[in-house]
Amino acid sequence: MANIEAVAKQAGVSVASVSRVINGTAARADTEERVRKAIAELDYQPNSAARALKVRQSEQICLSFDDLANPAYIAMTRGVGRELSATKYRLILSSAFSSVEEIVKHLQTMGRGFADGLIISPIYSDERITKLIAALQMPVVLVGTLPDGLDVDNVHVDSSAGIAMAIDHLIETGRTKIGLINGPLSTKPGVRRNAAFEKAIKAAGFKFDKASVIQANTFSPEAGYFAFSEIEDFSKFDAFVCANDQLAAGAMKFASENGISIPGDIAIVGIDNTDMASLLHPTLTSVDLKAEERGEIAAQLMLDRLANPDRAAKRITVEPKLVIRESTAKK
Amino acid sequence: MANIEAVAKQAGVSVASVSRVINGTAARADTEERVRKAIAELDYQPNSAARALKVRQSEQICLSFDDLANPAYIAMTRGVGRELSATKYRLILSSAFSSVEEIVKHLQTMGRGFADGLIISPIYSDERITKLIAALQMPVVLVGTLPDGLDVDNVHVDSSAGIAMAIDHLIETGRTKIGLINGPLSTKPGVRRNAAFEKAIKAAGFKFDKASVIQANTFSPEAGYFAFSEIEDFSKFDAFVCANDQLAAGAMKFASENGISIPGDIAIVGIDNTDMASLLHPTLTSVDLKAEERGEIAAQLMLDRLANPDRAAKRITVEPKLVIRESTAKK
DNA sequence: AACTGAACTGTAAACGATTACAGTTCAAGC
DNA sequence: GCTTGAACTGTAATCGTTTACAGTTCAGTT
Repeated sequence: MANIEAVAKQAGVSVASVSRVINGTAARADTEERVRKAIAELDYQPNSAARALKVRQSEQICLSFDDLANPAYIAMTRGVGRELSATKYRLILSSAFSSVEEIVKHLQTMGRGFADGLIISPIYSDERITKLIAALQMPVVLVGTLPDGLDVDNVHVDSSAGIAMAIDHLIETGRTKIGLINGPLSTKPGVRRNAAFEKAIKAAGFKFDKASVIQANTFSPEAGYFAFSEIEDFSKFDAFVCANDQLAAGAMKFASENGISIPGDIAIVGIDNTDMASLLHPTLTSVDLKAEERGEIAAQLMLDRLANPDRAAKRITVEPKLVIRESTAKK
Repeated sequence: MANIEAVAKQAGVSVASVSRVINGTAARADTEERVRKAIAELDYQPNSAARALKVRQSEQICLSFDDLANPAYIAMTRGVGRELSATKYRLILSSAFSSVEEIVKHLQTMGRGFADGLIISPIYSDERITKLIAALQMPVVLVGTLPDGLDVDNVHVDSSAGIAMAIDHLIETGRTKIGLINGPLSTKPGVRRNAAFEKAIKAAGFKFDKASVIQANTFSPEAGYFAFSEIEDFSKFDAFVCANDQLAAGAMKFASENGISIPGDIAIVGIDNTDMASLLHPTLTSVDLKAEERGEIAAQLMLDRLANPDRAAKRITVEPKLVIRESTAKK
């Protein structure tokens, strides 16, 4: 592999001139031409590591989240990827963290300088994670709820408002016995959805009954199916909000297999408005939490921050949107 | 940020000793202890770029494909990610290539040495891409059909066999008028599926009619929906193979909206066996092309090749599997 | 105690770029 | 032609590691 010295020799100039041509600093026309010719002849590509070492920039941005099986994170990745693709930055993906320890280990390696910035969407809430993020000597954009005491750029969606929209919509369409199929309480979204549900139910003038919340142990369709299968008496409910579309899809599958009509007997609202929502039968009403948009915004914040390291941290809130489909039609 | 020299000073040893402790070369117990203590005290993390420059390894593997919206590639990414997560290698994701030019540009940057290997699954078939891959001075694993003249590690699924399985199954269940909803012919999978379909139809003793193939212009649900909406006379068909589950889902949606019974009037087979297949209504029979497994194998091949650079290129073929569900039940 | 070889350690030269600084070239104005 | 300052160029130091090589330490033999 040719290095800058070989190019310099080939072009009959110094390495400094080659570097300057590459980096767009002023050079005489004939110098530039000779350098470009030499680069082409030798098929030269500047070495990333050497450049990174010298200028202390890797031109890489790391995106970290916990679950590559969750369509919402995929959508986020798409948003980040699209935004980054027009820039010099490469995208490093870190995911499939199965435990807090793994995340901690990953965060500790950030000090090696292989990334210029970190976009992270932590699903687990843990003091150690917060501390490590706070100590990081690099730009961080956090997607999700900002933990107390962390002052980094943040993109956040008001999922409580989303759940409230869902519940208001259910009530408007005549539902009165609304349940929640929630994801695991060991996760931040799980905890938040519980709280938001209770609040929204009360705000609508209903009384909140703990028994109306069913905990699934993952955010998967299987968990949704299982959650529905555990319900003994469906007459206690006429609607469910599900913590994501996957859970909703699983629940709907159980319903269709067991003669429970949707929306006839039970209305269903999903969350995330994934591609699947409009393909299910009946099509699924879902709260769009704008994962892809949040990914785009996160990447923009990161690029902005890299260009402007001293600005104050920004918090951007994205508004959820209820997309009404067949699964919540009036009885 | 502390560097190795600071650690050496703190520990009262030379930088060489620090390096040796980090890299596990022999050191006296007390030396090792002092170095570890100093590392902990200074919160030292070795600089990736400096190491990469010296040892000529980035500890990064690049995964490239064209469409982050396609669940099959997501599954592949999951497979690669899982396999890599236990190693020292980081995963770089390059995707959302909208044109051959973009891929070419991307491949040209590979010479910079930011990745130790490339796992690539090109959807477009183009001479330039093949040439650039062949010229690459690094391990390459190609996922998909290996172009002529390229001698790199390869993971490949016999999708023709998959389509044949689908057609045999349809015939066994009494279908005789089978169509294909294909993806764009500008892509490799599109071309291959056409050929495989024609071959399988003939092999089954039917005569092949060009009119039975409908070209969609993307692999999306919308395209599947549109393809079905363009069919003038559904009585000409009693079954469709769709080039992926997304197309199938879109087609089924059109069917359900227009009183076409599946599987009553038309049987449907998807391809890829994505998560969605078991959630649709009716559940979708689909040919599992084992995208996640192919990703895993690709990563294994890469790791193996990095450990053993001189071995001959391997070709691994994965067998597709037909997963039968409701959408192809007998009339 | 001296010898020996193994085991460890330190010095210094790389790796391939960028860039401060000093030196050179060049065009314009007299 | 000389001066001048701007524009360009080259030399060499530097980024933070790894590692060859030479030097040192040390335990075990004699």
